[in-house]
Amino acid sequence: MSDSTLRDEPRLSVGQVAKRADVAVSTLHFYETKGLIRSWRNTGNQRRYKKDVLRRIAVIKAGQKMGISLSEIQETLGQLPQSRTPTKEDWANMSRFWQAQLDEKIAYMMRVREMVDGCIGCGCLSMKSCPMYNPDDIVAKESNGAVWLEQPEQARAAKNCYDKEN
Amino acid sequence: MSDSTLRDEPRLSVGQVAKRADVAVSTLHFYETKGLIRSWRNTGNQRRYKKDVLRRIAVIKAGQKMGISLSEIQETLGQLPQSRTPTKEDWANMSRFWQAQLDEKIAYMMRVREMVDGCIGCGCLSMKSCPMYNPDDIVAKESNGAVWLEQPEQARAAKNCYDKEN
DNA sequence: GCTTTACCTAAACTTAGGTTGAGGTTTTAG
DNA sequence: CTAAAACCTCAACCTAAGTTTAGGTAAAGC
Repeated sequence: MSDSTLRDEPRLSVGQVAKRADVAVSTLHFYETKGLIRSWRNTGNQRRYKKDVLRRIAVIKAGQKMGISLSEIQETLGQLPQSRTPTKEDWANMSRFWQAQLDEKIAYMMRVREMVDGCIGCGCLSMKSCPMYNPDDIVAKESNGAVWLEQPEQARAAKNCYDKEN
Repeated sequence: MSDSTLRDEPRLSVGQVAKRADVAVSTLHFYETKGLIRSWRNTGNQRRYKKDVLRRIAVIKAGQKMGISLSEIQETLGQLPQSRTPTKEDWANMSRFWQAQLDEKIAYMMRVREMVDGCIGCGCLSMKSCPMYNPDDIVAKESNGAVWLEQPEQARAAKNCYDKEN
């Protein structure tokens, strides 16, 4: 069955795929080297694709829109048994997984936004005591880690910018 | 006054700046080639920085946290008269400018999220008719531009994924 | 005064996500 | 049958934001 499927299906050339998926031919070659898509060769050594490559490319593009790197996309796609065409179920799983990352990114940006917002009010970037301006002096001294914005409460703290010296 | 200021101010070496700003020395060299910061040389050709370089680096880092590219940061910093130290006012202006971009990015990601959300429900990525799955067939045929998600209503449209064929 | 540390420049290297070009083969249209 | 269009591989190139390395100079500590 799987063999006859392979034989019977109409195959697409690289140019046709490129056109229908709206990517460059070179991109398809590139994706293939990265193991994101797969092709078979005809007798003249030209690539032939199963139609489901379009689905995979769509998944890749969707992932990229979400800011997911190709290697992460590859991992996710790679979890499908044997480079199978993603089904409705697969897609639902992938999108749920990616959505979590998307949520994180959005949350992160909102924390940044909040922080900037707080700092516009007090103009504290020019002050020694601002946590945004001078993370070293403040963050280090209060020994709460090197990286700002990793935790929501730090963004909230930034709202209380104060202006001790300078 | 400005001249005496230059003479009298204590100057920082590249190592001191690197340590206080928590960046690598090579990064400071790099920023200098990009025109983001500025240095003077001592008699032995070593870099000496005015203390306000720390402010500029803080601004650069803040911008980067917001996902602003160095060249955009450079443009914004470059609008300050003569590489001046950013003041409270300058910072407020910059952050307002960047905040707008941040808002756009957040809005964009929320649109992506909404779209993915809608598409989880219907599993339409596997269908020919899904606008997310097959932007060419849909977007092109309805001639509403090449780029998805640029407009909010497109994300809303994605919620109505339908499943005509396949 | 000597040794170690810090600093200098210039160029090459890194990762991600591709694009471009050269030189050669296959397929398709007339 | 022939010419054009499409395809092939491999290698080099591109941007961003730096880092690393090599070979050499300056400054600081004892």
